[in-house]
Amino acid sequence: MNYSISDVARRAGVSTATVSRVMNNKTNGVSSSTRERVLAIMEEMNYRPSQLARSIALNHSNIIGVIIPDVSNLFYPQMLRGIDDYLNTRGYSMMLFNSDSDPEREKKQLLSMVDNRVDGVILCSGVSNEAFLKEYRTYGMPLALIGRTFDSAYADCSIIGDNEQGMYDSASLMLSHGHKRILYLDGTAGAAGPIYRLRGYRHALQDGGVTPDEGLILRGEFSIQFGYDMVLSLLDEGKEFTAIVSGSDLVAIGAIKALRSRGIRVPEDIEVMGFDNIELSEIFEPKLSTVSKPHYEIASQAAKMLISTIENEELPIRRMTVASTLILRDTTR
Amino acid sequence: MNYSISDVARRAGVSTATVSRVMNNKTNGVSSSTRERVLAIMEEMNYRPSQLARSIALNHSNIIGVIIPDVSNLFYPQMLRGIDDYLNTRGYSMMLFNSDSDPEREKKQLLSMVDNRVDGVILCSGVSNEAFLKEYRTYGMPLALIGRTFDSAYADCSIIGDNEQGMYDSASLMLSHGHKRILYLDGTAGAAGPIYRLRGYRHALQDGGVTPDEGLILRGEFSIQFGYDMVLSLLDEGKEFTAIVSGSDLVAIGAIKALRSRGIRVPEDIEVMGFDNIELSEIFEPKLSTVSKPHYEIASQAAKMLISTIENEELPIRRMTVASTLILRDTTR
DNA sequence: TTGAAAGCGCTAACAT
DNA sequence: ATGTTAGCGCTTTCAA
Repeated sequence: MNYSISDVARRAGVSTATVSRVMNNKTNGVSSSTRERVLAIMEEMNYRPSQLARSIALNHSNIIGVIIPDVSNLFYPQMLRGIDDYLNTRGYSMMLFNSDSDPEREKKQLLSMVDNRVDGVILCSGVSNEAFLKEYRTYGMPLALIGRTFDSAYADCSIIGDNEQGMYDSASLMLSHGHKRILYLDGTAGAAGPIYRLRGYRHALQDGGVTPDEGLILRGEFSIQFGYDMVLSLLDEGKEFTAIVSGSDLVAIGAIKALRSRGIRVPEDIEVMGFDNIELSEIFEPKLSTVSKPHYEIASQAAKMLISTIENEELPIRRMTVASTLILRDTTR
Repeated sequence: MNYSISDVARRAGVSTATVSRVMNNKTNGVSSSTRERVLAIMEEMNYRPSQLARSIALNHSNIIGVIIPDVSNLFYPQMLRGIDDYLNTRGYSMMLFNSDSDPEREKKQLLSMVDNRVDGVILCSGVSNEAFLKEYRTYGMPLALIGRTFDSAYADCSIIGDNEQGMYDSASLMLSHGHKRILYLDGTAGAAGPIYRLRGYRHALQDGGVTPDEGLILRGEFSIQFGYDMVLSLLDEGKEFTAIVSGSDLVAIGAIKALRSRGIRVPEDIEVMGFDNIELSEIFEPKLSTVSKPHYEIASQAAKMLISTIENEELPIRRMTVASTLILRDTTR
């Protein structure tokens, strides 16, 4: 169904070398008359050169593999967009994998990337897998990491939003508003984000001279339900707190729903800060105050660094952590 | 950096044919002793066979190309997940492209799919491009369409959520609640969805014996802002309506925000129905009543039909339209 | 300016 | 059971 270069060559009465030269716009080595002719024939035959064959001959595919936990979740789509947009400017395409944060799947997908001879991979996932990443280096596959610093030693470049500083700022804001009993609510305890954020929380409290109440530090899942349930049970226990800093907008929204169900006003009675600045945070009412990490930019920056290392360009910085910024809306005073 | 089959063969003291047989688990033709040995060597060398080379030799790549308007938008992520999950069960991977609903980009991407010799493509986008799709057939690329019936003649299979029936049901519900003046609010007029939905709206009104007021039929964009602006200006004009059926949850949410800003209660004063059942519709307060199209299932079904045609399996149905269902929550009585 | 031919990493038909 | 070899669709060196 698909013509090959030799079909074109035969029909044009030239060699495949000449056809190759023509389709790759080699300036010299082809008279303009034969170039015209070959071009016309390619057009007429609807000839499309096989990238597979080119990839194998040139030893690069112009394809980048991307592994994320789950496309249908939160801000990954924005990141994908950031990656794809940059890739387009450089003539690369994207192969996409969902790992579901499963280390075994992630491992298989990483290997599948070398099987497919992609030019590099962007790994964006909260699961560690340090041992395997180390081993992965032996395949010589260019690797960029997003959102994970723990194993960045085994990658060519990495970038991460500053969770620690973001949460530090969030908690500091609450302290500056006079709060002493600040509830900390975050997702999965083992994940990278929560680890750094909790660190920021503790730091802020310490710098503010307040001793953290360990009973006010809760981690569970990144879901509305979790925030809702936790706040309700805390309320039932009679646990006191006057502010909430959350490591997730979803959790914060769950918390607000719980508070309201008990007639507690936000922000008058309790102030709430989310984290991530997901789209929903601006649509929800009251509009959620939150901490923003520039997902799109982070991801496209990762793509940029990766392509730079692939194409052996100057790459002065290969580890970046980009600052989070506070977005104050209606759930804080 | 990557070993080839001949490296392995040499090191194992066998021919490449034998190595090939081993790695493809050909049961016959290899003694278990040499199989063991070759396997051990492959392991030891960390050998990964090139899928590129396999693809070119076997004339199929096990890769499916997917074109959507924009990953970072609405329900496309869910669809991608539906596609990817099915693809995984069949051993295929996915190449992803964002078309931004630009016919020119879509065209280039479609061609790029043949350049990359993917085994098939799933096109999911509201832009027509009928002329080109027809031409595209000449490349013999298996094609599945999602959400577009207009050009389904030029595809191997297609699937679409029933917009017309969904909106018919939505408007009918309002009529059954006694409403006569029902505002119709939808996105881009030219897109496939709005065309069918408007048809459903008109049908419902006709069947209900009410003559539509053309001034109550508004189309613009799929955004919160649009819904907000339209309702506000209608209110300012003093235009009367007692219910809103929208072709988009986002637009419906914008409408509700506008109503509330004027002290109009939902659903007591005005009832509102959205469309699409995006995640947000359940989180927003009041929870949005809406029409649900099963995006995930539609997409995975599309993948299934495509793979079936690729693998020459029995495929009794190649055109499906799946029913939309009403989800009644808090913005309707 | 053009072509012949080897090479890229695999598979498969045909021999042995 | 195993090897030889042609072939898949390109690129590129070398020669003409």
